[in-house]
Amino acid sequence: MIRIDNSSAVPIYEQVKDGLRGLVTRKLLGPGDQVPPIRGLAELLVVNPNTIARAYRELILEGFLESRKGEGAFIARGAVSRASNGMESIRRRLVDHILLSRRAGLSWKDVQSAIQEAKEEDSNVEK
Amino acid sequence: MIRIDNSSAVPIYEQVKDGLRGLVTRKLLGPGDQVPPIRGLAELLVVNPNTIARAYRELILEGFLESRKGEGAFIARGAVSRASNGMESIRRRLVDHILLSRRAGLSWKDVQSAIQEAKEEDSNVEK
Amino acid sequence: MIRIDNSSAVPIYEQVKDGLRGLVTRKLLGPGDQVPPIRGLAELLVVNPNTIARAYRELILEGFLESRKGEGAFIARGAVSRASNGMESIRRRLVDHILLSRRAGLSWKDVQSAIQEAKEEDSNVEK
Amino acid sequence: MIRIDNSSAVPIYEQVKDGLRGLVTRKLLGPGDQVPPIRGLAELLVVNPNTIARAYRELILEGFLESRKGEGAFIARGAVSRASNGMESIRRRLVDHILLSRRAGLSWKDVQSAIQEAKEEDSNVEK
DNA sequence: GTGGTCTAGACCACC
DNA sequence: GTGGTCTAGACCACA
Repeated sequence: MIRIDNSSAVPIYEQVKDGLRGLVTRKLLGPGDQVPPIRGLAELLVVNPNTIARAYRELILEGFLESRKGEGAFIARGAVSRASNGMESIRRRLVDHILLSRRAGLSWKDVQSAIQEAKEEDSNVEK
Repeated sequence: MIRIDNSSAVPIYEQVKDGLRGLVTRKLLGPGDQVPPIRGLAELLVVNPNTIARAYRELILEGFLESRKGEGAFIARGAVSRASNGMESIRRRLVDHILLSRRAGLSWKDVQSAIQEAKEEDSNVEK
Repeated sequence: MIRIDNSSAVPIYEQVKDGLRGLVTRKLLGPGDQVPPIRGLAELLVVNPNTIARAYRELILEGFLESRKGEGAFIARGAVSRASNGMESIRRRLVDHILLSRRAGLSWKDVQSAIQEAKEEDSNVEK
Repeated sequence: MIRIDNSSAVPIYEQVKDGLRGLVTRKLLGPGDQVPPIRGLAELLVVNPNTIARAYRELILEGFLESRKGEGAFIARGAVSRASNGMESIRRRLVDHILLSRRAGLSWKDVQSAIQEAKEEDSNVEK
């Protein structure tokens, strides 16, 4: 459900947070649904459990997740709106990345070609 | 000629490297041309000389620059093709970032709006 | 395991790089093995941590080491062949130095006596 | 008559000094003979005149060369014995280089093969 | 705890 | 003047 890019500059715990938010905005998960246990998800994504724990911790602080002792973690009631707030920060990160690439000499044509390439690769992975 | 974003997650020395590569791809600098002295560029960009020295050092290891002790640093012969290779990897990094954002739930419309926003901010900084 | 000559013209960070490569060619370290933490090795060799960090950084750029943030640095998969390539370039450097000495008028007899002297000093330092 | 290796770790001015000493030990030049003017030699070896000037200056301080105003520089009377003293420092430099290579993991077998290779290349260039 | 970045400032070598 | 190395010490990110 969530894919991790180890070689990305974006920290893994952020990718995990983004991934969970994505599942909610894409309606694959909703308020009240249980998210995988830390250890299970860590095993699934082949990352350190501490990394998952950090992602969950921050999502809980943010009010996106709720943890119930002894039961696990669940999507919180206000998660849908909070997820779209999260989307905004993801968008902003992309804007910054584009600006940096520009500063490094990338032309707008290159930027457009990058989007085209991403679209093609994206549809390839579609299920 | 080179702009630095101190608050970026991308290290300053990488921004300097990208900036120099950009000057070559934009034909503002070519093989044999001398690049600014370390201390001068450091003063210009208001960063520590060590940081510039590191950028130059890595560009030398990469074969993009050549340095002659006591004379200065110069764009190497093979720099043009290396620079375009570098551009390609910057483009590729952007593709990956877009895919990551998509997986996190960002819509293509959001991606387009991000580009639009970047374009606006980019022209603001232009002098 | 690694010996450093502070008074040598060869920079310390190069000696550290050579030393690590040597440990691999001598099979004392292999792919996947963890190398000492930067600060630990710095203390051991009585040099500044930055100097060790630079050696590690360049070995990473070279593909000889891999680092995982918060975990440590490890010998990379392709390290063995890269190490022997490195040995080859060290050997080549020695050939060039000998030729240089010859051009400067050193006789082959002098060259042999130099090796003899090196052998003696080498065994003196051995523990 | 003198060959320069730009990529060597040995500074160019030292190579020039060594080269001149070599010409004397090989009896191609003797006391009273004039050495080339700084500018001419610099042009011949394609190096900065300052570099040649430094080599000559140090050889004069050492008593190996003598300069006569308006005439040029000449091999000094005591040059032959001083040249062999110089040979000793060249030999010592070689010993140090071998020790460093050893420390970097080079085996004695590799050292011997390096000498063999140097011998072959040396005879190729012989006139 | 790990590695990574940056600053500040000193010292050396070469031209 | 140029680049190159090293130290000292601070701060951040990640596990």
